[in-house]
Amino acid sequence: MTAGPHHGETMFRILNEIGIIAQLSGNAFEKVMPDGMTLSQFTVLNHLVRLGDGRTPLSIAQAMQVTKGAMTNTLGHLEGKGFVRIEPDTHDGRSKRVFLMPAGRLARDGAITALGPELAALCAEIPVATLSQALPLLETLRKVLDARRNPVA
Amino acid sequence: MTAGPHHGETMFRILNEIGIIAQLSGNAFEKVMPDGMTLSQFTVLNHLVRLGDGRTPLSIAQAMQVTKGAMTNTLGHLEGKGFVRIEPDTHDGRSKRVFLMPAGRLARDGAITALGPELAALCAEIPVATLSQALPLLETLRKVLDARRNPVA
DNA sequence: TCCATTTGGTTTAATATTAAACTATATAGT
DNA sequence: ACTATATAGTTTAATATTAAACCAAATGGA
Repeated sequence: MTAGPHHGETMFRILNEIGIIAQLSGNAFEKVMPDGMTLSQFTVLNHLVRLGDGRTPLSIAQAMQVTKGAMTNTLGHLEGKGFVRIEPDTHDGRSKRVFLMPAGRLARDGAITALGPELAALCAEIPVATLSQALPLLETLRKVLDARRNPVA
Repeated sequence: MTAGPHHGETMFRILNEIGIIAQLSGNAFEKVMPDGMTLSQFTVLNHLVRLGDGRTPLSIAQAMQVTKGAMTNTLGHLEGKGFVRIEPDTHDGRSKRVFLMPAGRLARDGAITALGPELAALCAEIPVATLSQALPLLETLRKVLDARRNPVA
Protein backbone atom coordinates (compact mmCIF):
# COMPACT_ATOMS: atom_id res chain seq x y z
CA MET A 1 0.00 0.00 0.00
CA THR A 2 2.32 2.72 -1.23
CA ALA A 3 1.41 6.13 0.01
CA GLY A 4 1.33 9.40 -1.91
CA PRO A 5 0.95 8.81 -5.65
CA HIS A 6 -2.03 6.49 -5.31
CA HIS A 7 -4.09 9.09 -3.57
CA GLY A 8 -3.17 11.72 -6.08
CA GLU A 9 -4.10 9.28 -8.79
CA THR A 10 -7.49 8.67 -7.26
CA MET A 11 -8.06 12.36 -6.77
CA PHE A 12 -7.14 12.98 -10.35
CA ARG A 13 -9.60 10.42 -11.62
CA ILE A 14 -12.33 11.79 -9.40
CA LEU A 15 -11.84 15.31 -10.64
CA ASN A 16 -11.76 13.95 -14.15
CA GLU A 17 -15.09 12.22 -13.73
CA ILE A 18 -16.52 15.29 -12.08
CA GLY A 19 -15.45 17.43 -15.00
CA ILE A 20 -17.14 15.15 -17.50
CA ILE A 21 -20.28 14.89 -15.42
CA ALA A 22 -20.47 18.65 -15.10
CA GLN A 23 -20.22 19.03 -18.83
CA LEU A 24 -22.79 16.35 -19.59
CA SER A 25 -25.27 17.55 -17.01
CA GLY A 26 -24.77 21.14 -18.04
CA ASN A 27 -25.61 20.23 -21.60
CA ALA A 28 -28.64 18.20 -20.54
CA PHE A 29 -29.65 21.17 -18.44
CA GLU A 30 -29.70 23.68 -21.24
CA LYS A 31 -31.39 21.22 -23.53
CA VAL A 32 -34.54 21.16 -21.42
CA MET A 33 -34.41 24.83 -20.44
CA PRO A 34 -37.14 26.80 -22.15
CA ASP A 35 -36.71 30.02 -24.06
CA GLY A 36 -33.01 30.67 -24.13
CA MET A 37 -32.59 30.34 -20.39
CA THR A 38 -28.91 29.85 -19.77
CA LEU A 39 -27.39 27.79 -17.02
CA SER A 40 -25.75 30.90 -15.58
CA GLN A 41 -29.01 32.82 -15.73
CA PHE A 42 -30.83 30.03 -13.97
CA THR A 43 -28.14 29.74 -11.34
CA VAL A 44 -28.42 33.42 -10.53
CA LEU A 45 -32.22 33.26 -10.29
CA ASN A 46 -32.01 30.18 -8.12
CA HIS A 47 -29.46 31.84 -5.91
CA LEU A 48 -31.73 34.83 -5.39
CA VAL A 49 -34.73 32.64 -4.63
CA ARG A 50 -32.91 30.46 -2.13
CA LEU A 51 -30.83 33.02 -0.31
CA GLY A 52 -32.93 36.11 -0.78
CA ASP A 53 -32.58 39.04 -3.16
CA GLY A 54 -31.30 42.56 -2.63
CA ARG A 55 -27.73 41.34 -3.01
CA THR A 56 -24.97 43.13 -4.83
CA PRO A 57 -23.74 41.92 -8.23
CA LEU A 58 -20.31 41.34 -6.76
CA SER A 59 -21.54 39.06 -4.01
CA ILE A 60 -23.46 37.02 -6.55
CA ALA A 61 -20.41 36.83 -8.79
CA GLN A 62 -18.33 35.54 -5.90
CA ALA A 63 -20.97 33.06 -4.84
CA MET A 64 -20.98 31.43 -8.25
CA GLN A 65 -17.26 31.78 -8.84
CA VAL A 66 -17.38 33.96 -11.87
CA THR A 67 -15.77 37.30 -12.71
CA LYS A 68 -17.49 40.63 -12.18
CA GLY A 69 -17.58 41.13 -15.93
CA ALA A 70 -19.41 37.88 -16.49
CA MET A 71 -21.95 38.89 -13.87
CA THR A 72 -22.50 42.25 -15.52
CA ASN A 73 -23.32 40.34 -18.67
CA THR A 74 -25.66 37.79 -17.06
CA LEU A 75 -27.50 40.38 -15.02
CA GLY A 76 -27.94 42.47 -18.14
CA HIS A 77 -29.72 39.55 -19.79
CA LEU A 78 -31.88 38.88 -16.76
CA GLU A 79 -32.80 42.53 -16.53
CA GLY A 80 -33.59 42.64 -20.25
CA LYS A 81 -36.05 39.79 -19.80
CA GLY A 82 -37.64 41.52 -16.83
CA PHE A 83 -36.51 38.79 -14.45
CA VAL A 84 -34.63 41.08 -12.10
CA ARG A 85 -34.58 44.75 -11.26
CA ILE A 86 -31.29 46.46 -10.55
CA GLU A 87 -31.14 49.55 -8.42
CA PRO A 88 -28.35 51.74 -7.14
CA ASP A 89 -27.50 51.16 -3.53
CA THR A 90 -28.67 54.11 -1.49
CA HIS A 91 -25.90 53.74 1.05
CA ASP A 92 -23.01 53.14 -1.32
CA GLY A 93 -22.75 55.05 -4.55
CA ARG A 94 -20.56 52.42 -6.15
CA SER A 95 -22.87 49.51 -5.47
CA LYS A 96 -26.06 48.17 -6.93
CA ARG A 97 -28.70 45.85 -5.57
CA VAL A 98 -30.39 43.05 -7.47
CA PHE A 99 -34.05 42.34 -6.85
CA LEU A 100 -36.05 39.40 -8.09
CA MET A 101 -39.13 40.27 -10.15
CA PRO A 102 -42.24 38.10 -10.21
CA ALA A 103 -41.45 37.05 -13.77
CA GLY A 104 -38.05 35.98 -12.58
CA ARG A 105 -39.47 33.79 -9.86
CA LEU A 106 -41.87 32.26 -12.37
CA ALA A 107 -39.06 31.59 -14.82
CA ARG A 108 -37.04 29.92 -12.10
CA ASP A 109 -39.96 27.74 -11.04
CA GLY A 110 -40.64 26.87 -14.65
CA ALA A 111 -37.04 25.83 -15.08
CA ILE A 112 -37.23 23.66 -11.99
CA THR A 113 -40.31 21.85 -13.24
CA ALA A 114 -38.81 21.50 -16.70
CA LEU A 115 -35.87 19.87 -15.00
CA GLY A 116 -38.00 17.46 -13.02
CA PRO A 117 -38.37 14.61 -15.52
CA GLU A 118 -34.71 14.63 -16.35
CA LEU A 119 -33.76 14.45 -12.68
CA ALA A 120 -36.33 11.74 -12.06
CA ALA A 121 -34.93 9.71 -14.94
CA LEU A 122 -31.47 9.99 -13.48
CA CYS A 123 -32.69 9.00 -10.04
CA ALA A 124 -34.40 5.97 -11.51
CA GLU A 125 -31.07 4.62 -12.67
CA ILE A 126 -28.99 5.31 -9.62
CA PRO A 127 -29.33 3.93 -6.10
CA VAL A 128 -30.56 6.78 -3.97
CA ALA A 129 -28.78 5.70 -0.82
CA THR A 130 -25.46 5.88 -2.58
CA LEU A 131 -26.34 9.33 -3.81
CA SER A 132 -27.02 10.72 -0.38
CA GLN A 133 -23.80 9.18 0.83
CA ALA A 134 -21.81 11.05 -1.77
CA LEU A 135 -23.20 14.48 -1.06
CA PRO A 136 -21.18 15.23 2.09
CA LEU A 137 -17.97 14.23 0.37
CA LEU A 138 -18.72 16.51 -2.53
CA GLU A 139 -19.47 19.36 -0.18
CA THR A 140 -16.20 18.81 1.60
CA LEU A 141 -14.33 18.69 -1.65
CA ARG A 142 -15.98 21.87 -2.80
CA LYS A 143 -15.17 23.67 0.42
CA VAL A 144 -11.55 22.59 0.35
CA LEU A 145 -11.15 23.72 -3.23
CA ASP A 146 -12.87 26.97 -2.43
CA ALA A 147 -10.64 27.59 0.58
CA ARG A 148 -7.50 26.85 -1.42
CA ARG A 149 -8.62 29.13 -4.17
CA ASN A 150 -8.82 32.12 -1.93
CA PRO A 151 -6.28 31.42 0.82
CA VAL A 152 -7.64 33.02 3.99
CA ALA A 153 -8.84 35.94 1.87
CA MET B 1 -40.01 9.18 3.81
CA THR B 2 -41.84 10.71 0.87
CA ALA B 3 -40.78 9.36 -2.44
CA GLY B 4 -40.08 11.23 -5.67
CA PRO B 5 -39.26 14.89 -5.08
CA HIS B 6 -36.69 14.23 -2.40
CA HIS B 7 -34.57 12.18 -4.71
CA GLY B 8 -34.79 14.77 -7.44
CA GLU B 9 -33.82 17.35 -4.87
CA THR B 10 -30.80 15.35 -3.80
CA MET B 11 -29.80 14.76 -7.40
CA PHE B 12 -30.12 18.44 -8.10
CA ARG B 13 -27.88 19.36 -5.20
CA ILE B 14 -25.34 16.78 -6.22
CA LEU B 15 -25.16 18.05 -9.76
CA ASN B 16 -24.92 21.54 -8.39
CA GLU B 17 -21.97 20.67 -6.20
CA ILE B 18 -20.37 18.83 -9.07
CA GLY B 19 -20.73 21.84 -11.30
CA ILE B 20 -19.03 24.10 -8.78
CA ILE B 21 -16.28 21.60 -8.12
CA ALA B 22 -15.62 21.25 -11.82
CA GLN B 23 -15.28 24.97 -12.18
CA LEU B 24 -13.04 25.39 -9.16
CA SER B 25 -10.79 22.48 -10.02
CA GLY B 26 -10.65 23.55 -13.66
CA ASN B 27 -9.44 26.97 -12.58
CA ALA B 28 -6.91 25.53 -10.16
CA PHE B 29 -5.79 23.27 -12.98
CA GLU B 30 -5.01 26.03 -15.42
CA LYS B 31 -3.37 28.09 -12.71
CA VAL B 32 -0.58 25.55 -12.25
CA MET B 33 -0.33 24.60 -15.92
CA PRO B 34 2.86 25.89 -17.45
CA ASP B 35 3.17 27.82 -20.68
CA GLY B 36 -0.38 28.41 -21.81
CA MET B 37 -1.35 24.78 -21.63
CA THR B 38 -5.11 24.68 -21.66
CA LEU B 39 -7.28 22.16 -19.88
CA SER B 40 -8.64 20.97 -23.21
CA GLN B 41 -5.16 20.65 -24.64
CA PHE B 42 -4.01 18.66 -21.67
CA THR B 43 -7.06 16.45 -21.79
CA VAL B 44 -6.38 15.60 -25.41
CA LEU B 45 -2.73 14.83 -24.75
CA ASN B 46 -3.65 12.71 -21.75
CA HIS B 47 -6.24 10.87 -23.79
CA LEU B 48 -3.66 10.06 -26.44
CA VAL B 49 -1.14 8.88 -23.88
CA ARG B 50 -3.55 6.68 -22.01
CA LEU B 51 -5.51 5.16 -24.87
CA GLY B 52 -2.96 5.31 -27.63
CA ASP B 53 -2.56 7.69 -30.54
CA GLY B 54 -3.41 7.35 -34.20
CA ARG B 55 -7.00 8.24 -33.48
CA THR B 56 -9.22 10.43 -35.60
CA PRO B 57 -10.12 13.96 -34.51
CA LEU B 58 -13.78 13.00 -34.46
CA SER B 59 -13.27 10.11 -32.06
CA ILE B 60 -11.31 12.36 -29.72
CA ALA B 61 -14.01 15.00 -29.91
CA GLN B 62 -16.64 12.45 -28.98
CA ALA B 63 -14.54 11.02 -26.19
CA MET B 64 -14.28 14.39 -24.52
CA GLN B 65 -17.78 15.55 -25.40
CA VAL B 66 -16.98 18.60 -27.48
CA THR B 67 -17.94 19.54 -31.01
CA LYS B 68 -15.84 18.76 -34.04
CA GLY B 69 -15.16 22.45 -34.46
CA ALA B 70 -13.75 22.75 -30.97
CA MET B 71 -11.48 19.80 -31.68
CA THR B 72 -10.25 21.36 -34.91
CA ASN B 73 -9.26 24.37 -32.82
CA THR B 74 -7.57 22.45 -30.00
CA LEU B 75 -5.68 20.15 -32.36
CA GLY B 76 -4.53 23.18 -34.30
CA HIS B 77 -2.94 24.56 -31.16
CA LEU B 78 -1.35 21.26 -30.24
CA GLU B 79 0.03 20.90 -33.73
CA GLY B 80 1.34 24.46 -33.66
CA LYS B 81 3.29 23.67 -30.52
CA GLY B 82 4.69 20.51 -32.06
CA PHE B 83 2.85 18.33 -29.57
CA VAL B 84 0.99 16.25 -32.12
CA ARG B 85 1.32 15.42 -35.77
CA ILE B 86 -1.77 15.19 -37.93
CA GLU B 87 -1.79 13.08 -41.06
CA PRO B 88 -4.41 12.21 -43.61
CA ASP B 89 -5.84 8.75 -43.22
CA THR B 90 -4.58 6.58 -46.06
CA HIS B 91 -7.71 4.46 -46.09
CA ASP B 92 -10.30 7.23 -45.85
CA GLY B 93 -9.88 10.47 -47.75
CA ARG B 94 -12.14 12.34 -45.34
CA SER B 95 -10.33 11.34 -42.20
CA LYS B 96 -7.17 12.33 -40.42
CA ARG B 97 -5.09 10.63 -37.77
CA VAL B 98 -3.55 12.28 -34.73
CA PHE B 99 -0.15 11.14 -33.54
CA LEU B 100 1.59 12.09 -30.34
CA MET B 101 5.01 13.68 -30.74
CA PRO B 102 7.79 13.30 -28.16
CA ALA B 103 7.38 16.95 -27.17
CA GLY B 104 3.71 16.26 -26.59
CA ARG B 105 4.41 13.38 -24.27
CA LEU B 106 6.91 15.51 -22.38
CA ALA B 107 4.42 18.35 -22.07
CA ARG B 108 1.83 15.96 -20.74
CA ASP B 109 4.22 14.49 -18.19
CA GLY B 110 5.27 17.97 -17.17
CA ALA B 111 1.65 18.91 -16.63
CA ILE B 112 1.12 15.84 -14.50
CA THR B 113 4.04 16.64 -12.27
CA ALA B 114 3.00 20.28 -12.05
CA LEU B 115 -0.36 19.01 -10.89
CA GLY B 116 1.15 16.79 -8.23
CA PRO B 117 1.45 19.22 -5.31
CA GLU B 118 -2.03 20.55 -5.84
CA LEU B 119 -3.48 17.05 -5.85
CA ALA B 120 -1.43 16.10 -2.82
CA ALA B 121 -2.70 19.15 -0.95
CA LEU B 122 -6.27 18.19 -1.73
CA CYS B 123 -5.66 14.61 -0.62
CA ALA B 124 -4.21 15.84 2.64
CA GLU B 125 -7.51 17.46 3.53
CA ILE B 126 -9.89 14.73 2.50
CA PRO B 127 -10.22 11.20 3.87
CA VAL B 128 -8.92 8.91 1.18
CA ALA B 129 -11.23 6.04 1.96
CA THR B 130 -14.24 8.24 1.36
CA LEU B 131 -12.73 9.32 -1.90
CA SER B 132 -12.34 5.83 -3.24
CA GLN B 133 -15.89 5.07 -2.19
CA ALA B 134 -17.23 7.90 -4.30
CA LEU B 135 -15.46 7.00 -7.50
CA PRO B 136 -17.78 4.16 -8.56
CA LEU B 137 -20.82 6.31 -7.99
CA LEU B 138 -19.37 9.06 -10.12
CA GLU B 139 -18.57 6.60 -12.84
CA THR B 140 -22.10 5.31 -12.80
CA LEU B 141 -23.50 8.79 -12.89
CA ARG B 142 -21.29 9.69 -15.80
CA LYS B 143 -22.28 6.59 -17.72
CA VAL B 144 -25.97 7.17 -17.16
CA LEU B 145 -25.71 10.76 -18.28
CA ASP B 146 -23.68 9.71 -21.28
CA ALA B 147 -26.20 7.07 -22.25
CA ARG B 148 -29.11 9.46 -21.91
CA ARG B 149 -27.30 12.03 -23.96
CA ASN B 150 -27.05 9.78 -26.96
CA PRO B 151 -30.05 7.47 -26.64
CA VAL B 152 -29.03 4.14 -28.15
CA ALA B 153 -27.06 6.04 -30.80
C1' DT C 1 -8.72 68.56 4.33
C1' DC C 2 -6.17 66.06 0.85
C1' DC C 3 -4.22 62.29 -1.18
C1' DA C 4 -3.44 57.40 -1.79
C1' DT C 5 -5.60 53.22 -1.79
C1' DT C 6 -9.35 50.21 -1.98
C1' DT C 7 -13.70 48.73 -3.75
C1' DG C 8 -17.96 48.04 -6.98
C1' DG C 9 -19.06 47.95 -11.56
C1' DT C 10 -18.36 48.47 -16.65
C1' DT C 11 -15.79 48.01 -20.77
C1' DT C 12 -12.45 46.04 -23.97
C1' DA C 13 -9.76 42.57 -26.39
C1' DA C 14 -8.82 37.88 -26.61
C1' DT C 15 -10.25 33.11 -26.42
C1' DA C 16 -12.88 28.81 -26.26
C1' DT C 17 -16.92 27.01 -27.47
C1' DT C 18 -21.32 26.03 -30.02
C1' DA C 19 -24.57 25.36 -33.83
C1' DA C 20 -24.98 25.53 -38.49
C1' DA C 21 -23.38 25.98 -43.20
C1' DC C 22 -20.14 24.14 -46.19
C1' DT C 23 -16.60 20.97 -48.77
C1' DA C 24 -14.99 16.69 -49.92
C1' DT C 25 -15.09 11.87 -49.69
C1' DA C 26 -17.36 7.49 -48.91
C1' DT C 27 -21.37 4.32 -48.90
C1' DA C 28 -25.76 2.29 -50.33
C1' DG C 29 -29.70 1.58 -53.07
C1' DT C 30 -31.43 1.40 -57.48
C1' DA D 1 -22.80 3.23 -63.02
C1' DC D 2 -25.60 6.97 -60.75
C1' DT D 3 -27.63 9.24 -57.40
C1' DA D 4 -28.88 10.13 -52.73
C1' DT D 5 -27.33 10.07 -48.28
C1' DA D 6 -24.06 9.84 -44.63
C1' DT D 7 -19.63 11.00 -42.69
C1' DA D 8 -15.03 13.72 -41.50
C1' DG D 9 -13.36 17.93 -41.09
C1' DT D 10 -13.27 23.11 -41.64
C1' DT D 11 -15.26 27.50 -41.44
C1' DT D 12 -18.39 31.14 -39.90
C1' DA D 13 -21.14 33.92 -36.77
C1' DA D 14 -22.70 34.27 -32.24
C1' DT D 15 -21.99 33.88 -27.35
C1' DA D 16 -20.09 33.33 -22.68
C1' DT D 17 -16.21 33.96 -20.34
C1' DT D 18 -11.70 35.86 -18.68
C1' DA D 19 -8.07 39.16 -17.50
C1' DA D 20 -6.96 43.70 -17.53
C1' DA D 21 -7.79 48.53 -18.10
C1' DC D 22 -10.78 51.80 -16.65
C1' DC D 23 -14.15 54.98 -13.92
C1' DA D 24 -16.39 56.44 -9.95
C1' DA D 25 -17.21 56.39 -5.17
C1' DA D 26 -15.57 55.29 -0.51
C1' DT D 27 -12.04 54.87 3.07
C1' DG D 28 -8.09 55.91 5.86
C1' DG D 29 -4.24 58.07 6.99
C1' DA D 30 -1.17 62.20 7.12
